[in-house]
Amino acid sequence: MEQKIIDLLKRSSLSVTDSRKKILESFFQENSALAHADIELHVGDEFDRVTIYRTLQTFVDKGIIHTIPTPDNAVLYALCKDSCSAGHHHDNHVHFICDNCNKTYCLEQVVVPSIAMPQNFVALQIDMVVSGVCNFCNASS
Amino acid sequence: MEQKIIDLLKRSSLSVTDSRKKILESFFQENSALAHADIELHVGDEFDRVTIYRTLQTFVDKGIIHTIPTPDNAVLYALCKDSCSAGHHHDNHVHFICDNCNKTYCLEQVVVPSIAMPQNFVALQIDMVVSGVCNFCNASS
DNA sequence: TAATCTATTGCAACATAGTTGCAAAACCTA
DNA sequence: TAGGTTTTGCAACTATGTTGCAATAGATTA
Repeated sequence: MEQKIIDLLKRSSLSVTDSRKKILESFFQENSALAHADIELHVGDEFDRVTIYRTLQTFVDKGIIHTIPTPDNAVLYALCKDSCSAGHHHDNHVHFICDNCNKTYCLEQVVVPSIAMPQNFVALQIDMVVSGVCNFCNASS
Repeated sequence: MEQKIIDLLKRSSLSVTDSRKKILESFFQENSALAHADIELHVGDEFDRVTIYRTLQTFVDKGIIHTIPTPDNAVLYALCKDSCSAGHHHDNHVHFICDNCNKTYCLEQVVVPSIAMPQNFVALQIDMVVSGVCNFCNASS
């Protein structure tokens, strides 16, 4: 785990710091998308609020994580697949928010369908966010 | 216009007040989705910031407007079609954000496609936000 | 249309989220 | 391990949104 994280940072030409390691660790441990507040909770008060903001921004810039738009307008972050590179995200998958456990997942296997646009509208990016009940909550009820 | 707005308010069993009329007017004049800041700009300092927040919330509750999730997590509001009723929104259309003029439109004629969900995931609501270049910006370039 | 009741508004104060500049500390390179 | 560079923490600030309460405006009924 430790090594995997260090490799990822080096591959992104980022220096390896405690805060970056700890924050990345949060993403690998939780297998769902995280809000700024979740991360703050996870890393405790070991690091400054500002550091977390800046680290997340750096990760987005380097293509390590991507943001997810949600219907209630909270900012969520999730790990990118390997195919994402700096400044060029390819997160063309559907995002799922569970109304029950409130977790957000990347459904990597569900690709956003293309749609027919009205005359003269050009679609460059499509975000699709589905909410409902996740497999874990369905299974445990 | 004035009468149309008054009718809409009465139909929603809301009392007719200056702020509600002025805010609704903003939506009818601008034919795109509005952020809180846009509205504040439009109505000037005639009304308190708090009044605008509460009025927008009331309109959402009554099914007059709906919120739109955006990739950059700004809260946008747009008029609902007639079929929306209090507490029960039917905005199953695609939303479009123009990267050029930055306006957001409801594409009423483009319905959100249904998608196949992975085993045990249940989809209850789907939000689809497309960004690109709108018809107006395409025509004028 | 005036009296009364109820709903709405404005104010003040507060809460939360996010940003910026700058000095101190940590990291990387050789 | 010495040097330069990057990252961090602190403090202060801006923006955004919320709440309680008294004053005001709208609706209702006589």
